[in-house]
Amino acid sequence: MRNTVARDAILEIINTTDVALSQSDVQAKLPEGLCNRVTIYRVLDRLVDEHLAHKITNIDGVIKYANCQSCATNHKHNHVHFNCECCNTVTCIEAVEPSFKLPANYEVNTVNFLVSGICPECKGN
Amino acid sequence: MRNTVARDAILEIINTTDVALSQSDVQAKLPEGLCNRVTIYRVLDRLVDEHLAHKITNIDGVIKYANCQSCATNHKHNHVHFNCECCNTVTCIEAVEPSFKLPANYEVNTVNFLVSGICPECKGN
DNA sequence: AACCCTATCGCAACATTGTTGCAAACATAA
DNA sequence: TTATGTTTGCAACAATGTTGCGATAGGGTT
Ligand SMILES: [Mn+2]
Ligand SMILES: [Mn+2]
Ligand SMILES: [Zn+2]
Ligand SMILES: [Zn+2]
Repeated sequence: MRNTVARDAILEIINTTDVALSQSDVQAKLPEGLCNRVTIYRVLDRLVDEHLAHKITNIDGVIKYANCQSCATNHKHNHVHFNCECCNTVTCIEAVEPSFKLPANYEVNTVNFLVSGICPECKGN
Repeated sequence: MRNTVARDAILEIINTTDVALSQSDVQAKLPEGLCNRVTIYRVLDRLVDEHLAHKITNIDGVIKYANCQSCATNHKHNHVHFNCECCNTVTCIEAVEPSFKLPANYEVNTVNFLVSGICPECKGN
């Protein structure tokens, strides 16, 4: 895993943003022309492999990435993600891990729990 | 809401299939050339409006549709959907409604709870 | 500091999914 | 049968994501 200009810049963005970001969100935050569109996709995937970020599939099918808070031990992300239909952001709600019980013999690998609605900030206005 | 050849055929497919279907899944099941690709998208959306189907965003971002079981009263679909990474199907698990509690002031409109892993059939082999 | 190896990148091309505008076709009610 | 508004086909487009391959550059070694 090499430290490249693109990787450093993208990781910095992911770590200093409190909402989940798509490839195009990241591109918009990067200095114009810092790297190619494809590189952003590849770096984001790499960050997931390196356990520095996790993926969220939004309600509209667009994939977003957010930094990992405490994945040193287990790289699980069973918390809720909230999509605000007003400000169009996806937020990790780390505190909320939904409980559910599948019938026998289902092997669970990953969970994508997305709740869509209006966030407190948008509601306040 | 008119009864058209396309609508009838697509509704029949949705109602007689026990897994959720994407536009391309539906197209594969329709007689060749019964209707245009765009029509399938439009009919599926119409079926959702008519409360005859519900949408599921799969882990890969592709939108799938499944028939509604008992939405006469409230058109809620808070149950779990399971994506099998082996047989590549998405199944409604109507019996399982996860419980979760968001912080105050979040207004919830829709829920997309997707669990990905290996289904019992695929595990049995 | 120069060299090497290979991970990473840029580019161009492609695939898939989904959307839109508009004229033609069709379902249904009058 | 005719009128009306819904639905459809088509073509064009948009957005997101992927792939192959030659070029670039990170970082370890000498
Ligand atoms: Mn998260
Ligand atoms: Mn369902
Ligand atoms: Zn908001
Ligand atoms: Zn399976």
